[in-house]
Amino acid sequence: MPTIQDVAKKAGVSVATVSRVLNTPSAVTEKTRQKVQDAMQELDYAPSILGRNLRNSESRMLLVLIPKISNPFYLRIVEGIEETALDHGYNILVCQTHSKTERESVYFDLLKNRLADGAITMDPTIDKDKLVQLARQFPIVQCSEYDKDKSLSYITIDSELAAYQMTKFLLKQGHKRIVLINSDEKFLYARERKKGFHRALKEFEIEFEDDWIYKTNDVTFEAGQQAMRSLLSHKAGKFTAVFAVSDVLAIGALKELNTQGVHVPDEMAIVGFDKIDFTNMTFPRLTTVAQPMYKMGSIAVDMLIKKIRGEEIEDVILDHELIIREST
Amino acid sequence: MPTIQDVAKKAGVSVATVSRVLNTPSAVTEKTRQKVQDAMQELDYAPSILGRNLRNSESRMLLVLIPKISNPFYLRIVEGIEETALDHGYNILVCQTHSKTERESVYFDLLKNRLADGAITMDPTIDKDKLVQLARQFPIVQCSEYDKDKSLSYITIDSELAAYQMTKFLLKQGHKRIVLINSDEKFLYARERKKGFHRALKEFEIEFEDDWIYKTNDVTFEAGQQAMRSLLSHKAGKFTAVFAVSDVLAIGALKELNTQGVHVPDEMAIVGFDKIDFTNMTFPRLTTVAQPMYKMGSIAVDMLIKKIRGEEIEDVILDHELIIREST
DNA sequence: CTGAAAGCGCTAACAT
DNA sequence: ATGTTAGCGCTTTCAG
Repeated sequence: MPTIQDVAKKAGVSVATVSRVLNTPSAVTEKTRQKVQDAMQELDYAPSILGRNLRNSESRMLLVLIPKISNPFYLRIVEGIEETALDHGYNILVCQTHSKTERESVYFDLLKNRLADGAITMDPTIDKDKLVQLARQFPIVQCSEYDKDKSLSYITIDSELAAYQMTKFLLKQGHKRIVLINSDEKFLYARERKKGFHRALKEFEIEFEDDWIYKTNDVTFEAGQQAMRSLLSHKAGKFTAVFAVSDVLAIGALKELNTQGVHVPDEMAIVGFDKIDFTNMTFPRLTTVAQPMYKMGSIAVDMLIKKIRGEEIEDVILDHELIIREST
Repeated sequence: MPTIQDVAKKAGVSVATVSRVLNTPSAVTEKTRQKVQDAMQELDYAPSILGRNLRNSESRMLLVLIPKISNPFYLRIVEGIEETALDHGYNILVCQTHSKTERESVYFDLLKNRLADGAITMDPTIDKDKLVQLARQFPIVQCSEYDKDKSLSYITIDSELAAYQMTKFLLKQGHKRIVLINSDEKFLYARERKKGFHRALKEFEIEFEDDWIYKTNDVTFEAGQQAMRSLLSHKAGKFTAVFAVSDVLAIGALKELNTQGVHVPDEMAIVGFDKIDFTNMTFPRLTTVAQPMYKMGSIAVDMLIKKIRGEEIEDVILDHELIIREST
């Protein structure tokens, strides 16, 4: 592989000049530029990012931490991140934490190792203090899931409000017994959505018991299916609507309803959250809360890059939208 | 951020010694090792991968080229790649080519730029000659999709055989009119699966016409749905089974059957290919061909790393499996 | 077992 | 406008 030295020699100029045609072409005569470019062409030269990175002490790499890539919700965000990062000349390192602190720590180390210039995290399972401390040293933006700490930046939606509105929608449809299929409450969004759910019930003066909430361990189709199976066997006939805090769970639950021959929406209404692509492919199509996932990823990158450049940034709360379809 | 110099100074040793405790601890006295490690601890030192990479002229990064990450098939392969790469101390750069040659070229340049030590490609849209030439310079492994060229390595399954077996299964079930929903034939797998499909029909002496094949432009749910919509409006009643060359297409098609009230499998049988997780969540569950996606990704990494080390490798063809479920 | 020093490929003062 | 040179942080001979 040819180096900048080889090019310089072949073009009969100094390495500095070669570097200039690469980085500030305007600072070089048309003629010498041509010479250098010809030499590059001939040698099939491509600058070593390794050398450049070391010299500039930057990696032009962004760390993206997600719980699991198989969750389509994160996938769409990652697409937004990738596209925008690319536009800014950054590549991304997508890492799955599996919601484990150890894993997360390992990945955050990539910042210390200068392998990434900043990080977007969607899964702050890590203890808050550690995260705050890390954020003091490195540019970090929290996306979707976040810790409320003034020293931490985030972009998200108002989960509480969205859940409140969706629950209210169900209540207005006449449902009086609504079950919430929630994920682990270590997630802020789980706590927020539960809060919104409660607020709506309270407003409609529906009395409420703890066993109306089913907690899942994983956010997977199977977990949703299992949840519904359990609910149908223990509380059949005692509820007419289900609010799953994630589409993935809702789709699993819907599958179980289909399997057991429970008609949706006549016998049971079901709603999800996120509006992943797949909610359009279920039968019937799923009512859900649309999150602007792509945009969220895209803005997260904008924020992060500003931070890397040392600019000040403000937190962002994006709008959501209720998508009413045939499952209600 | 502290450098190796800082550690050396604090520990009262040379940078070489610090480097040794990092890389060949056995070459250092227990006592000095302890001194150095204490210094590292105190400074919260982490070696700069940038410096190391430049010196070792390696990036410990693997390039992974896929058409679209939103296709769950690739997703699962990527999971296999990630896990295995990590085990070997490599990180991965997942890049979406969107099946465009320009994009692909841009990403392959990352090899020239030393940003990646090798590549796993699942979408050789690039012209073959270019790929062959590239593979002479850099370690490259083709995964799933490939070009048949002795100078190129690949890991895949026998698509032709799988399609043949699946078609035969449908024929044995008594179906005489089977439609193939195929993707763009620029993909080898599309051509291979069509070949297998044909072979089975021939064997059963079923006469065949070109309009039994529906070609989609995208491999998306929507494309599958659109395909079935078109088929039902043009050829309703003229076919009793559908073979989609990808689960994603099959799921879209199944959705349309559900929507139009066509009962599956009584009125129409439908099968897919890949066995993505979601085929378990459709109603009814989809009959499909299981590909060992995770394993494929995992082995692809093993092959690639061997190549990077300069070892010889052989091509691999993994086993597939027919998964018979309720959609047939 | 440890240290001195060269050098990986590049960029950016600084000098001309 | 171009060249010279130092140095980014690390690993690895080569001496001692």
